[in-house]
Amino acid sequence: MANIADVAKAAGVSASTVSYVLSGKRTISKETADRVHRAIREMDYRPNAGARALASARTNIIGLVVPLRAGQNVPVVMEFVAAVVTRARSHDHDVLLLTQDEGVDGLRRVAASALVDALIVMDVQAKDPRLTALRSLDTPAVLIGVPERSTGLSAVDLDFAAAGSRAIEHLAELGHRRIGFIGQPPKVYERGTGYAERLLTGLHTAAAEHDVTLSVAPCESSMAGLRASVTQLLDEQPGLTALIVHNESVLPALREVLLERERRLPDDVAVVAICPDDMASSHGIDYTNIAIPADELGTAAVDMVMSRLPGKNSAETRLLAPDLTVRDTTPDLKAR
Amino acid sequence: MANIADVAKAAGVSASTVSYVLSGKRTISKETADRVHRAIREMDYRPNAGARALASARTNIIGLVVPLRAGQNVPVVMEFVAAVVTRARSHDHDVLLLTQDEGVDGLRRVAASALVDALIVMDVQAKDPRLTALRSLDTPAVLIGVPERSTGLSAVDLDFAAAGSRAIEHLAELGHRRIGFIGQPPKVYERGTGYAERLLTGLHTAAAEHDVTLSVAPCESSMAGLRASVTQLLDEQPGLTALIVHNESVLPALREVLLERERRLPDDVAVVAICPDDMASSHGIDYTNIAIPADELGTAAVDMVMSRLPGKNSAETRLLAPDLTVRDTTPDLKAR
DNA sequence: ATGAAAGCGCTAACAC
DNA sequence: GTGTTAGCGCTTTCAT
Repeated sequence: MANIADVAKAAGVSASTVSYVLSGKRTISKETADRVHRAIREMDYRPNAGARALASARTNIIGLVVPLRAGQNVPVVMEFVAAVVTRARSHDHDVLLLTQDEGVDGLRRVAASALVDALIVMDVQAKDPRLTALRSLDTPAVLIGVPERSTGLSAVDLDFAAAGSRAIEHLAELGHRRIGFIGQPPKVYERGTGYAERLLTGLHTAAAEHDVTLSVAPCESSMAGLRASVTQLLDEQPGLTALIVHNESVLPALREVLLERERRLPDDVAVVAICPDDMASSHGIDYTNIAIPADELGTAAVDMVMSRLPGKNSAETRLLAPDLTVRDTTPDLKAR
Repeated sequence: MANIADVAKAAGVSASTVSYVLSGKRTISKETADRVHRAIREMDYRPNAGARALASARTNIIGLVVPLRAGQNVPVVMEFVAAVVTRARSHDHDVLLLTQDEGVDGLRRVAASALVDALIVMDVQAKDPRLTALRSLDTPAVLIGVPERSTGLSAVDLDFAAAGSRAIEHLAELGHRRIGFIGQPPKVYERGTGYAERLLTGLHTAAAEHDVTLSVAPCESSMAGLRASVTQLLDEQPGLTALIVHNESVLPALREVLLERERRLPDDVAVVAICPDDMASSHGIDYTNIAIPADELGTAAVDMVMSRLPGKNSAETRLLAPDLTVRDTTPDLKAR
C-alpha cells in the first residue's frame, strides 16, 4: 500500500507538502496541488488512520453508546444511530459503537486510549453514574436526554415541557376541557426520570392556561395496567373527552379498553400520543402524535459534539421543539 | 496522560518490557510483571490506540456494514449488531459502524486507511457489487448471507434449505399432506436472492420425500397481496390444511384473510412461519416458527472473521441449522 | 510557497 | 528474562 512518501516522490514534492495539500492548512500553488492530487489518484493513496491519529492526536472517530438490548424502542434507536452515522460521515468522522453494558469502564477505555475524539451517549438517566466519569474525561461528550444536573456536559433532547403544552393546547383548541393523562409506569416517576417530569410540568402549565381540568394516571405497560389507569381517570372525571398517552406500549390495547367503558375512539374520546411516528400509525387507527424526533436528535448530537472538538465551545443544552402531527384520533368536532 | 515510558520508569523496567507484559508475547518474571501491573494501575495507563495501530498494523477494530435504513427487520438487525459488538469485545475488538449507503467506497476507504482489521457485511445480495471489491482487499471479510459465488470470501447464514425441509417435515409429522407456501414478493425471486431460492429447494425436496403436495405463491407485502396469494393457493389445492409463510410482514393479516375464506387458524389451516422469534409471538396468536437466529449469526460472524485475522485460515461458508419452535399454529390434531 | 526534520507512543526484531 | 533500538506513517514546527 502506497504511503505518503511514495506519493511525494511521484509528485516530486516533499511529504509535508502532500500532507498540507490534503489538510489545506497551508496555501499551495495550483500546479503543485494538481501534481499531488494526480499522484494520489493514480496510486489510490489513503492516509493511514493510525499514523494520522498518532501524529495529530485526532482519530476522526466518534464513540456512540447505545442501549442495544433495549426491548422497547428499537426502531427509534436504529433511526437515531443511522442519523448519527450519516451526520458523522459528513463531518468526515466514523462511528465506533459501544454498548450500554460496558458502562463507565467502556467510556474510560475508549477515551483514555484515545480511540475516539468525542462521545455521544444515549439513554441518559436523571442520575446516571456515567455523568461523573464523563465530566472527568477530557473527551467532549453530548448526552441524549437531559439529566438532573448536566453541568459541564452538553445535552440534547426533545423539549418535553413544550410537548406537554402542545398536546394540551391542541386538544383545547378542539374544545376539550376535561383531559386525562396516561403516563409512564410508576417506577419511571419514582426514579425521577427527567423527561417524564418535564412533560408533566408542561401539561400542568398549559392546562392552567387553557382552563383545562387535567387528571393524571401513571400506567403500567399491560392491558391490566391500562384498565386500571383508565378506570382511575374516569372515576376522577367521568366526563373526560380526551386523553394524552405517554406510555406508547399501551396504544395497541387502548381502543379496546375504551370500548369496554363504552367510549369510542375518537368520537367519544380523542387521543394525542407522545411516541415515535411509526408507532403512531400501526394500530388500526392512526394516532395524532407528538414525535420523538430521532433523526434530528442524532444530527444535532453530532453537530454539537463536533463544535466542541477543539475544546473551544462550551457545553450547551439544546431542546428540540415538539412537532405534533394531526391524524385520526383528534377529529375537529365542530367541523361535523 | 501517562504513556508507556512513564510506566516503564515507574516500574524500573524498559518500555518494551511493559509492552511485553501487556501482550504476553514474552515470558516475564512474576516480580517484574507485578511491578509493571502496579505501575499501570497506579497511573491508570492505557496504551494509545493510534500508536499501537501504527506499530503493530492492527487496529483491533472490526468494521460492520449494516443496512440502517431498512424499514423491515429493524429488531433483527439490532439483535445482530448487539451480538457482533458483544462478541467483538470478548475478542478485545471494537466495532466501527458503516452504512450500506457508503457502498463499495466505504469498504475501500476503511480498508485502505487501515482503520479496521476485518469487515463484516450484512444483507449481502446474490449478486452484490461489493463482492468484487471485498475480494480485492486484503482485509478479511465475512458476509452475512450467502451470495451466488462466495469464492474467496467467508459467509454465514441460516441454512435455508434445511429450514424449508424442517418446516415441511414438521407439518408432515402432524399429518398434513396438502401444503401451501406463501413466499416473498415476486421481485425477491426475480433478482435471484439466494436464500429465497434455497428455501424453495428445501421445501420441494422434503415435499417429495414426505409425499406432500406443495403449492407455491410469491406474496406482495400487503393485505391485497396476501389475499391474492391465498386465493391462488386455494385454487390450486382447495383441500390444503397448512401454510408455510416466508413473507413475515403478512403475518398480522393472515388470520383475518383466512377467515374471509372461512378457514380458521389453526384448526382448519396450520401455519409455520419463517421469521424472527419476536415477530412470531406478537400477532394475537403465537406462530410456530423457524427463527432467523440473529444472535448466533452475529457471534459466528465475529468468530469466523477473527479466526482469519493472521491470514492463516481460509474462507469458509457456515450454515446454521434451523430451529423450529412449536407454538399455537401447528396443533397436534391427533391429540384432540 | 515549499522542505527538512523532529517527534507522536507503541511494537518487535535484535542483542545479550 | 530483559534492554536497546529501529521503525510504523503521518503532522507540524522550524527554516528558508
